[in-house]
Amino acid sequence: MERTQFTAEVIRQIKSIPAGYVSTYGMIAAMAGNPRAARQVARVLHSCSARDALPWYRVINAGGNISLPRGGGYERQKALLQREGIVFDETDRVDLQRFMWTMPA
DNA sequence: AACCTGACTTCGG
DNA sequence: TCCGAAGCCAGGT
Repeated sequence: MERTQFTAEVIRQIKSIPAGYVSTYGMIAAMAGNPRAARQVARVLHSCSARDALPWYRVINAGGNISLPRGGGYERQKALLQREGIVFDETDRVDLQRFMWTMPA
């Protein structure tokens, strides 16, 4: 697998998300240098999460929701996040204002 | 090299 | 606030 500088940076960013926080595909893409490549982040996630021991479950979409389908990993991801203290509201959404991780100054 | 695809995002109705 | 359509990009085929 070839890893572009972008991909390598995406991996680094994902690894930097601390427990108890989440980030979005778009945010990671932006931090990796390409705000438009959110979809690539998803690709990196499902292809390198195991190999690079990435905390894949800390990545959700811009709407504060888990992007995996019910029965297709959704429950697992939600459980992992709740285990770290992330709170889901009645519509299974996460309060990004409160849990989204942002690079420290 | 061209075409297809997706764990996304954004905008308009 | 919710739904659909269009845009965007790197990788895989």
